[in-house]
Amino acid sequence: MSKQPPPADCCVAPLACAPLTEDEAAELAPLLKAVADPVRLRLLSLIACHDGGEACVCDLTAAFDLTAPTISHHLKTLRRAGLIDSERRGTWVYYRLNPGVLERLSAVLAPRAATTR
Amino acid sequence: MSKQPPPADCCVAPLACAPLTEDEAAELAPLLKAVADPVRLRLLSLIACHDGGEACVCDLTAAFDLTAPTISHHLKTLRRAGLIDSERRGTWVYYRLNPGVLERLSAVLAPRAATTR
DNA sequence: CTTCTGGATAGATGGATGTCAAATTAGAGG
DNA sequence: CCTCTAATTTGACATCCATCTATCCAGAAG
Repeated sequence: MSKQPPPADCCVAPLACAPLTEDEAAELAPLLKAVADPVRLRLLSLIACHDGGEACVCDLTAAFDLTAPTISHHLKTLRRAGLIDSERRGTWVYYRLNPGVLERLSAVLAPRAATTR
Repeated sequence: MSKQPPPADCCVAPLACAPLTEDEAAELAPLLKAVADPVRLRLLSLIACHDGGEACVCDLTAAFDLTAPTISHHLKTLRRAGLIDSERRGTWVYYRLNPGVLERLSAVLAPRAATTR
């Protein structure tokens, strides 16, 4: 924990600004890996686009030709990466996007400092 | 090829705009997968930051504690994903970023239509 | 308490992936 | 032609990962 990342409020150090350190790369890669799957991409999109910004697992499962455990596994992967959060309300569990994480990834991949402009 | 993607000039259909179709997700995932590796992230960054926007393989290999074949393998992965291009000049091979692809990924992950804000 | 349903976990399996050592190709220069 | 160096390819190996079936946990409602 000695080396803390850049402030993160301004330039999130896009890839093309300065060479990524080994630590930065090691921190970013798992995030991107969580996103780098067609099912999880669609899950993120479905959650983000759903009414109220949240979606029930049953809604999500219905959108795929996959078994419920598989969807549950992907949701867990996204949650452990910090991309989504879950909340149980009665019988159902709702997922919503954790804002900021996706934006950070977007900023890192942007050709230049992209948060503004 | 019946369903063509959105114009791509304006809104590149970020994830949160409309639910990603199965085809869109299937096309984006391999791109992200190519980026979702700490070594490849640093390779991209090193190439992007290098003088003239290009870097020789020997320069890249020197930046890692990995063997030359391993770096070559990662470069091939990036090249097949369309993220970089290579050019041989004499004995050396130079890699440069293929602009646009990274921008597209960045735009897709952006919270909203981010190209034009 | 019992039962039903939504969702998660456990375990198994086939396929993808990162890494290396060894062999191969491509120029450059005797 | 021979040799040296830069880079890639090949083949092997260990690990990871997406998916499934079977099982388990948590509320809700009888």
